[in-house]
Amino acid sequence: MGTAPDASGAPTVTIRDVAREAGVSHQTVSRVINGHSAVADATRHRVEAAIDLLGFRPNHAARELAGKAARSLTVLTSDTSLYGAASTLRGIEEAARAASFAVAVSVLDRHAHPDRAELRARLARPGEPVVVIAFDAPGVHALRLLPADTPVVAAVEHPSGSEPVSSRPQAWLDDRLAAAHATRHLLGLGHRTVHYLALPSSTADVAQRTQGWLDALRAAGAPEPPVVEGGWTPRTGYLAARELVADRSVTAVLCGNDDVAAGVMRAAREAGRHIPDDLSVAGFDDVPVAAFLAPALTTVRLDFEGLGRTCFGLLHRLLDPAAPAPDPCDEPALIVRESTGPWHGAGE
Amino acid sequence: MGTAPDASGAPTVTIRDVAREAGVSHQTVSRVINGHSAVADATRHRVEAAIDLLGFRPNHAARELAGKAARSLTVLTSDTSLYGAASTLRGIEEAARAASFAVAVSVLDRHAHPDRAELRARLARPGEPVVVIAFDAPGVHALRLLPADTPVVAAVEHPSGSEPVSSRPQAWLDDRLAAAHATRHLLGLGHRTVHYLALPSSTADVAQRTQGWLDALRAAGAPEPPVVEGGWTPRTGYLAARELVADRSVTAVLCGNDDVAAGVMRAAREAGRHIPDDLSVAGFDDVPVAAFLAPALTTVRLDFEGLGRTCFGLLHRLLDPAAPAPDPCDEPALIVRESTGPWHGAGE
DNA sequence: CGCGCCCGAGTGACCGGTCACATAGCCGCA
DNA sequence: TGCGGCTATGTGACCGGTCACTCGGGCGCG
Repeated sequence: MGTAPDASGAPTVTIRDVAREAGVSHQTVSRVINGHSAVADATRHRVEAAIDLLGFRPNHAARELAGKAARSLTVLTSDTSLYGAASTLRGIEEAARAASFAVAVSVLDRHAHPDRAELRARLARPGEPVVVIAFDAPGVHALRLLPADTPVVAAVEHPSGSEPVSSRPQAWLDDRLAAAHATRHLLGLGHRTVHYLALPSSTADVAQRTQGWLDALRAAGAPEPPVVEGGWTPRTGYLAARELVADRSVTAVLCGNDDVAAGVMRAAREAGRHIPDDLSVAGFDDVPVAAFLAPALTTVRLDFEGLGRTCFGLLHRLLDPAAPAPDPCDEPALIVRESTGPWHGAGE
Repeated sequence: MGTAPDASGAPTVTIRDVAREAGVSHQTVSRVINGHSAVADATRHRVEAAIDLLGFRPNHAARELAGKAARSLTVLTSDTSLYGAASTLRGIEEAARAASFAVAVSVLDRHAHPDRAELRARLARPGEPVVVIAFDAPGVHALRLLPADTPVVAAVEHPSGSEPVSSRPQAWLDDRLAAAHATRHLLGLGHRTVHYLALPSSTADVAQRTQGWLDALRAAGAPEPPVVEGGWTPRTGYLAARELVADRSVTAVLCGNDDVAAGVMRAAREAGRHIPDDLSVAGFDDVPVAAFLAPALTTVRLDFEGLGRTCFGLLHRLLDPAAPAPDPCDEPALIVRESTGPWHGAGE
């Protein structure tokens, strides 16, 4: 009968089995499953019935081998446990699944940068489409090393002017605007200036958040304190902030993300400073716990899932120009909570 | 020359090109790339040189089509932004990459349970190996619906006695012990009893954390308050706890995870209760921000990455009995911080 | 010295799709 | 009525590996 049970017990049914069942040629079956138009309705229905009856499922490997593009992509990211990366991944997966693409994940080491060979090995086949979540240095580095023949889209902190990164499609959130929002909010509360505790920069360029912060400072004619470099985690925020919060002239701190802000708030408490009366703290991302911290964190909500969906959309269009244009992401939104408050001057 | 550049510009080099270059047959090349023993050293070296020279990379699709098992697996999980699931995924990916398996991710909707057909569609090919992160109902549901012929390993909250879930290999952390640890700690501080704010249960059975909590309560002869059902997020913890913390006889609350605990702590503050003097709160997981909350959260650290590695190891052995046994996970470890404190009775 | 065996290597079919091309039937139109 | 062209379908090769065989030659052994 041609459909002998294989080792796992499941009978493997091929298009030729379906063809025999429907009384047509295997090619006609191929046309039906690919939605080709030149098939008579009656024939199409017969084939579809046979497919249902036999429980036929096309074999991806065979299809790919025969030259059809595989509907799959690989996401290269450096740390899936960080909120931004995890949410972006979710967005990619969601959009990809809707377009019936399979999503593979490959996690980059935060410290050991892979070389070209390793990167190629992670990609399974040459030409495998890739989305790089390049918020940090390992991601940007990987983006740089990706072979020229791979279709690549990057989620970046900001569009880079430096080659060859800029030659590939990119998506980003308006971090500059987000930072400016938050900074203006703090200045509007009466703070003389705002200190900025930055995330590790992904490139040599000035980060967009830093830029937005400077934009707002300059627009207000406020002093520009030096940027403090931190990390991604609460711990690094805590460590970096201990010095900062000991300085009573620092009255408002903008943090690279909400996790860092949590660390900063702790350092502030330990230094005997009271938030927000005595010190204002704001973050970025609006992680789920932000609203429940003590005090609840003022932050800028960033649409990472939308960013992920956009990345997939861009990649899809790269592979198939007929694919629909991706929906735009939400604009960054300042969420004012309890961790920022008015400043009435040192004398108060 | 047989290696005409394809559309993307990359010349496709096959096993036969390598064979020609090395002056051997294509089968010998196949033997070399599969590490087959019956190849003379001189021949092997010649072939390897040809592979390097030509930059040959085996074609996965062809290999799979020809009957070789694909080194890939799919992770089915319901929410990659939750710490436990994200960390488990990381562990799986890490171990899988070390064994050169590709990892695909498919995210289950928290509310809409997929049917068999949808699940099959997510799996690309019949027989695709799967790891299900089944900490919650959608995961357990998916586990139940997976076709019998797919190799499946599940990361579960606890081993289930109910068929057919139990017939598949499973890995779990010792949640019962973890809960007992935390409960004993609280009872040891002088609390008359401990209230438990549970996660949504994944099955009809009594959850292991609930069980461990009851174990400790019973061993101490403490009263057994009813379990309060909550969710996974800070918000659900906050909402569920508002009633609980209004009751002054509640002096210690164990929360299903750290996120929930953060919500509970907020509800407690709003109710005018002071942690830990007035109310003790503990969680599970030890998320990165736990140590930086106000107050720093007492919690039980769980080795989710180890769990993920174990899951992969189990799956690997399922596919290839010669694969090495996975390393054991770390035991749950109680991390005492500031959110739990002694209770001296209502009179104090 | 002759036989059989094993090692190293080669040959051709096959996996399950797709593609390019061939072909039969039907229509309209000159 | 004959012919071109279109539509619906069939035929066979091919993608790049692997598998089951075949085959030749060197060696040990009786």
